[in-house]
Amino acid sequence: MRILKNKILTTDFFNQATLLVTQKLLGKFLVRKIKNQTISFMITEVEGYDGPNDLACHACKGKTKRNEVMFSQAGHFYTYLIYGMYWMLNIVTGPEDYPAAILIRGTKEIVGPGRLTKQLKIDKSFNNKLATPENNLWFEDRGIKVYKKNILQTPRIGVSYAGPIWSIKPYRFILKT
DNA sequence: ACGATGATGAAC
DNA sequence: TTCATCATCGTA
Repeated sequence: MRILKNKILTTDFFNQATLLVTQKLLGKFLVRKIKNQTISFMITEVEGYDGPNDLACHACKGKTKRNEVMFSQAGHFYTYLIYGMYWMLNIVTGPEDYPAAILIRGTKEIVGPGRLTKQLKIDKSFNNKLATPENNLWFEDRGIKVYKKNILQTPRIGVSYAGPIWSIKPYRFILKT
């Protein structure tokens, strides 16, 4: 009998074309360790924010203190506060100096980006941290095969400010369950 | 349908 | 220094 080892996703995985990684994240697991409890969630909803030309991407107007982590090496977390209440969890993708990231919007267990971070106790302390077990928050491939026919592709949520072209780009991917 | 609630960045 | 804007959610 073959023993499948859960593979931790590192910089190599995230340092690929953002939209490719975005789709590949479906069916992967977000793992969170709090004290001695380790809990994991299967990712089912994500959105890609891809580079300086993407007007929905926070970094499209250049580097600022808030978004500077998007320009760093792939595999870092980008967290920020929205609506004065909710932390958004993103994972940086692509090569250094190319600002891109993926917003984790939902899992099989918890749907909604704000709910997810609330329940997993994710806040600004994760910003700029690498996705590793040492930082108590990371991603794993557990060998789940995702078929294209089970992926739903739609425009991103809440980005009407990005204009007629970029607000309707179908960069949101949902895994049908 | 709307209010909560505060960081951000751009205008002044 | 002020102000509109937000990658949302829970309560109606």
